[in-house]
Amino acid sequence: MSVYYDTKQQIIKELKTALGKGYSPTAAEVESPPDLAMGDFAFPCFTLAKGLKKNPAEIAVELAAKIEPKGVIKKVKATGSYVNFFLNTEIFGQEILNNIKNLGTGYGKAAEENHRRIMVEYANLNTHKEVHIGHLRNLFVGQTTINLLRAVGYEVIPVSYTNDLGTHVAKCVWGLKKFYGDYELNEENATTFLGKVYTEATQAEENDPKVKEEISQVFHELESGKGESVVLWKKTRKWSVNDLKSVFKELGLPISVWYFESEMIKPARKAIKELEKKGLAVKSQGATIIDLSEEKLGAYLLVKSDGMLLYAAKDIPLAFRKEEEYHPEKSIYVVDTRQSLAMQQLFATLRRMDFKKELIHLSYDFVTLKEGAMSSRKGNIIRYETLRDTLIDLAKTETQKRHPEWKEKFLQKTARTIAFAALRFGMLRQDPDKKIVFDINEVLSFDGYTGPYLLYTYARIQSILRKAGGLKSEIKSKHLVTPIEHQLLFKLAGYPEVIASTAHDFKLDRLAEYLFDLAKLFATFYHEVPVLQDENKEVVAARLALCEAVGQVIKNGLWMMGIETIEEM
RNA sequence: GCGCGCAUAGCUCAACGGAUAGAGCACUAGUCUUCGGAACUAGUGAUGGGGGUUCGAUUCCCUCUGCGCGCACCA
Repeated sequence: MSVYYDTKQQIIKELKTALGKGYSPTAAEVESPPDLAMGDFAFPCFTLAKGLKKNPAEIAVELAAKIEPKGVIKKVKATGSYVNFFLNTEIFGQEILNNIKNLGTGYGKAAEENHRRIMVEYANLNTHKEVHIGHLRNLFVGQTTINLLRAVGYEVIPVSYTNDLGTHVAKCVWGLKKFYGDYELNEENATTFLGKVYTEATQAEENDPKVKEEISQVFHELESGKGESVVLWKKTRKWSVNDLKSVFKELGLPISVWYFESEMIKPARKAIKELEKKGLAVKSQGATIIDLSEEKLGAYLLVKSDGMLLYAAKDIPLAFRKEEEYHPEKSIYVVDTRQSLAMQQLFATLRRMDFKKELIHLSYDFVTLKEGAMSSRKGNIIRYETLRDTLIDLAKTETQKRHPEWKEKFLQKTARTIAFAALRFGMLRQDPDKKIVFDINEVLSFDGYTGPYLLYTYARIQSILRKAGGLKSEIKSKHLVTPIEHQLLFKLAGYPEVIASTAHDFKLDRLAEYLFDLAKLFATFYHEVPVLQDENKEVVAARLALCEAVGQVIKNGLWMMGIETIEEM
């Protein structure tokens, strides 16, 4: 599978032999010491000590004495209560560098597909509203999750469920009819305009209770598909969907299937009728609910007392439609944590309807501002396009300082890549379970733990490779003898395991952290060990091979996060 | 009120129950006849309070305090 994995297995095997039948160590027990000077792998003896009622330090000494170093294991040493294993850098390094070179962009991915199909629903945006930075987290988390699942061998079907017919749309259409004439409607900047109308309508509704009824009227018309509101809806919906699609395209989001909320109205009505027949759905205070108090999930509201369907009602037929069309083994919903209760209610309802497939709510916390939560109702959102353009401008200024001779087109392209790297890395470097307090200054900083830093590391590596001229790299790990080279080799070997574990628990920040650590190590190497200056050509060739490998892994890892690398910046 | 989550350095974040609690930003002092300074080296500086479980707790349990989110007609 990988050098890292194989070596770990070998250590487990040696431990087993030394321990006899009494104890069988697991892969999780073989850990990394805090400092590589202590060893490359460590086995703690505490659990063992408990069973044997002996001092763990004594056990460590005895165990270390029993294991003969051979092959990739160079030395075994007891330190405190740990048995530490030192690897033969030459053998280990040779294997890892060959591995990376042979696999290239495939390094870190599973060798073959496991033929298991997963559906990932994400990018569930609203039409008639603007894309803001909060949505970006959903898009990036979803995209990275899809890439990771594919990397470990799943067949992934990415789907976007677009909300093109909810209360927000009714509000917008009401506002259009009330405040604007046909002549004012324009496809140009449609989303910005529609977003503005939505905010105006919301404010009107708050000031006048009569407006609420009128909006409800519009919603009725839209749901039934008849009346003049429908014409207006169809027209603006098309503009809005086009705008969404162009944003998704710009971000390179993988989406194989599009579902729309408007398609789910009829099936939802049908499903509710059946639920009522079975006694699962009941009337309560004029609304239709599913009583989930047995599961301690309260009341799941499907239909409002004015007869209009709620978002939740349409999720039910959607689940069945996905099953019918794609029969995935499991379904992942990438949805904001604030909807946790609603997701649990949906899952509980589906289970009551004998829906058997595994359902997972991949939740992430939301993006907020220092002043408080963003909301398009309040109109205090930071739009995606605004942030993007600010970032590109900054990246352009910075790049121009360094390369005044570059042509405009190339400059622009480079600046875009840097800007998107900053944006994506900024959103993905944090544990998805934690709220992001968005700070524009932090995102605009290209120093330290950022996307541009990683791009910079990559560009530097490419620069060295270019300067090497005719000198070709050659994998000869016997020339990679300094401690920092050893650390780099070991770090490179750990990459496949990072991919595998991240694809398993979706703690996406671990991938970002790994890449940054790798880049930091490379920076140390860069300053301590001159690559091209060494007199021995073989040493230079070996170091070039190490540079290539680091570049490859950075490229592969960033690709997972949707970040492109560049040769110069 | 009930439920879920969070609390680590001045700020933003790390740490499968394990060895000396790590980074980035900011600040201070350095590195430079530079394989690209969007860099590197070093310094200052932290686990909200109180109990408990454990050989060992930032991590698990209880409790207090503070904050966020959700809890019937928004999504």
